[in-house]
Amino acid sequence: MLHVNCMTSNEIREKFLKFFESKGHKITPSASLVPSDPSILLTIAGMVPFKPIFLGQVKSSLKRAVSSQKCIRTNDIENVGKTARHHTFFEMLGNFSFGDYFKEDAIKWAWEFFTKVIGFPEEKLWVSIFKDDDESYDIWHNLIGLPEKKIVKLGEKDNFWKVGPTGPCGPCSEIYIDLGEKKASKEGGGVGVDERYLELWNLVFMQYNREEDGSLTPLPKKNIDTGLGLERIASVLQKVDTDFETDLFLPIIEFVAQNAGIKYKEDQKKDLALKVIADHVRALVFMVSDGIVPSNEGRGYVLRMLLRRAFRYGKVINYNQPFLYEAAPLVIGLMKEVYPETYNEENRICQVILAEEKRFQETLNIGIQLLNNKKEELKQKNKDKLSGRDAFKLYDTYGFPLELTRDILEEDGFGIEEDDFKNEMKIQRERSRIMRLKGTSSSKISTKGELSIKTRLEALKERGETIFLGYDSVETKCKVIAITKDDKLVNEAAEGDKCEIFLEKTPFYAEKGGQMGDKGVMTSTSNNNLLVEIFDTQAPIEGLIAHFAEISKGEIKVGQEVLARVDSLQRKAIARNHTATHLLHGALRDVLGEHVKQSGSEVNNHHLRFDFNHFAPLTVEELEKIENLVNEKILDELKVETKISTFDKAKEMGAIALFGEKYGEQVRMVKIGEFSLELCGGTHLNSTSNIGLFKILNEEGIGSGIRRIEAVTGFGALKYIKEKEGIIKEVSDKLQTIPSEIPLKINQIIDDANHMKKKIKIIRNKLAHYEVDKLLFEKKEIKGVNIISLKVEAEDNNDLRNWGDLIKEKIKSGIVVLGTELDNGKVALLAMVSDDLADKGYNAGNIIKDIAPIVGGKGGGKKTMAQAGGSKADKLNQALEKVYEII
RNA sequence: GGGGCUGUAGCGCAGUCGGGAGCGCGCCUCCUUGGCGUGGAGGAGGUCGCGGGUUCGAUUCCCGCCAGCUCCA
Repeated sequence: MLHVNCMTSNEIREKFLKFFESKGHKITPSASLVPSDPSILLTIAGMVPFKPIFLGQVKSSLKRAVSSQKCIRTNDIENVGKTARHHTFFEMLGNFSFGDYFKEDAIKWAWEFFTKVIGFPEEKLWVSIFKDDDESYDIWHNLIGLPEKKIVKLGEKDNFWKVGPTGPCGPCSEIYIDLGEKKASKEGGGVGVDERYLELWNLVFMQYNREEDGSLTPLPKKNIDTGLGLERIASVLQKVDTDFETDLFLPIIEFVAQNAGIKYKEDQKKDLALKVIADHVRALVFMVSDGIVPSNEGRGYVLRMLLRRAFRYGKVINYNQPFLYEAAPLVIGLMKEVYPETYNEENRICQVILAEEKRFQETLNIGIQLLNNKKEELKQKNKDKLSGRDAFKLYDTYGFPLELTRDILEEDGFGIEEDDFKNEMKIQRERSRIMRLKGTSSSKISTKGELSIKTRLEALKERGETIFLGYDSVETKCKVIAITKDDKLVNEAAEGDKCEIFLEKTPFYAEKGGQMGDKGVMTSTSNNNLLVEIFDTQAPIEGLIAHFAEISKGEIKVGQEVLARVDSLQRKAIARNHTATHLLHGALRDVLGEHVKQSGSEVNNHHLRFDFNHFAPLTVEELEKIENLVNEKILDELKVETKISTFDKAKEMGAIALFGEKYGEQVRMVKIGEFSLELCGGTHLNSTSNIGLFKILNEEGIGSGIRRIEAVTGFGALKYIKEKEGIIKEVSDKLQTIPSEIPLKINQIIDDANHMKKKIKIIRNKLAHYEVDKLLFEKKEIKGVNIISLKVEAEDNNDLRNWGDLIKEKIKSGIVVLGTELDNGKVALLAMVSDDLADKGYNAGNIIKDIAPIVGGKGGGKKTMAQAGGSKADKLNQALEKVYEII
């Protein structure tokens, strides 16, 4: 028995965060399950949101952080419910140091938290360290005073942490709790082997960088990353055998059991189902609340798989109807204090889950039908096993689970060729794996030229970043600090030269965040002898602004003062599109839901393009709603304000953040009334009213789950409308009507045309009846077979066939060959043979093949009917004569 | 990212070897009936997902795209 108080999981989480806050850590709320790092599917560990800081990809003033992070892992999904501690969704408590404190404090505080705050008896705690990490041993042994036998040395596999073959890595140290002899496995063994010692907390000491050649070099800034699984420690503190009996899971299990009319712990099979369902429902709720929706790929696929797995386990406890959506509110109730994002979206979460449950039922129904057909086949063919291929096709193409296939077949005593199935599965996996390897092999290598100029620019940046003044002004006097031409630093550039100019400060906006770079001019402040056209502005290195220039007049020198003037008309046009982009983003979230997130955008003076994630094409109604809402906000004359703040504060205020979380950094927010708040570095209008008009041009899919909207504003919208007006005018002029009457007139014309077509058809038919009688006089009889081979006036193949039908009907038994000249100068031929003659061996296809070459064509068909085309109209009669010869 | 399947009338679906676009339900008109339903007769409704290619000729074969379902990663 452990001498500790029974603590709720909420208390444990709270104590952990508060403890490390008291040690100077900043409590950072759990990041989304959708990581900002596009290379990973889901947040799988507590350190994932901090990865950019650990890897030095973003600068951050944050030194210490503590979090309780939502995580999803599915690699051991088969074990979930079968073991005490495997989960798909779990919470990871962790404290982090970014180049601040290291091993000593990390170990000291972990020990203090366990022994003082949690109250674990010291004698129950064991630790493991990496075998070569003497430092850690020293701290555990001498500073903490842990006896030698309780410090277990483990190898690289267990206690050396790394992200990949190269990059940051380091040893770790784990803390275990001795659960007592009762829990000891038969095989025995010590820490790291025997279940008796439960691994609770992993302390990672990130201190090396693994180089390409495999060697380890010490990191200049050493980091700490720790992970303590909440479910585990809760199970220990609540003195229960498995995580599923903690207050995190048990209420869910009991709820589901009660609804199913069963009791937990009465039937092992049913308990497994209850555990799996409880686990998966937690994952479903959190994934959906973070904006993931079921789909056939990526994280949406993971979500779908979890839901379908849970649904299938529902069958074990007699659920055949959707039920998971009913358990979701309970999960939300348990978690809403800590993760308000679940509570805020309760309705949507339940809807998404229910919809997917229904969809899966559909899939199952189709599969059952197909399988029943297969069963009939087996019976007829006297077989007792379904082929692996068929079972696989059912699974692969129709998503029908193998276990269900097995169950349904068993009802009638059939089996499956399991080995074949496994083989098909293996092939499928191989194929994916190979394609994956192919896809990642190509990577761009920068040329040496680029590198050298880049290093020089680095050096330039050391002297100071370019100060950007463009938020407030479009014109400034400033000093030229560098010029590059043909990738070389130069001191001056003369008339006709193309070069890049660097200034101390500039009003020119460099392309960033999808907004295009400014255009404009530079002139001399002292005389009229200089004119430089700036046709683009870019930031080759973060913080350094390059003006892409062409010298129209005079020469420009390093050190010279110039007047830099942005093309303000263009700037304004860009701003209209950029501010409109923010309104569009807001409107999309309003109309489609909070799951909509920007996944790219392009803003220039002509139009705006906005990419976002959404599961389905937008309906006409949705697009209209969105367009209307944006225009409503324009007419509301909303004030556009910018604010500089910290990332945390911005997040608190509900700002939409996009890429790379930069904790503690200064960020710029763009606020549009109460409608939109986004982190953004772009240039904007002062009031939405300046946008004028917002018009959506186009909506399309550009990838899995990603949609694109293109739109125009201001003069762009005007231009668009004028174009449309022009088209309308042209049409109405042609139709000799006014624009509002166009639809009516068009309908009339179409109706008339259809009517006439039908009339013509009828008239032609009537006419044909009379004509046919005349044609029958041309009938010849050869070898007792009625033959008619004639040229007729027919419009197309269809018409020709009608002629043929009529003649054939009249002569009952015989051969009919018809030819006609088409409008385009080509000829069409038709041959028909009555059924009785076809049975005797006459073949329309052969006849047509014989005569078609005469008119320079080819053809073919069936025994009773064949068609051909040709180009030599003058030979048509000759071809028709030939028919009489070949019979 | 890769594979399999699907896209044909309002809905559910057939369509063989490349050569007349069909079935069921629904809809409209008439008859049957006191009325509804039922039964009978007749009728309307189609860019065969879109765009290329091959072919004398493509719903059918090939390529690309779009949309949906599904499996693998």
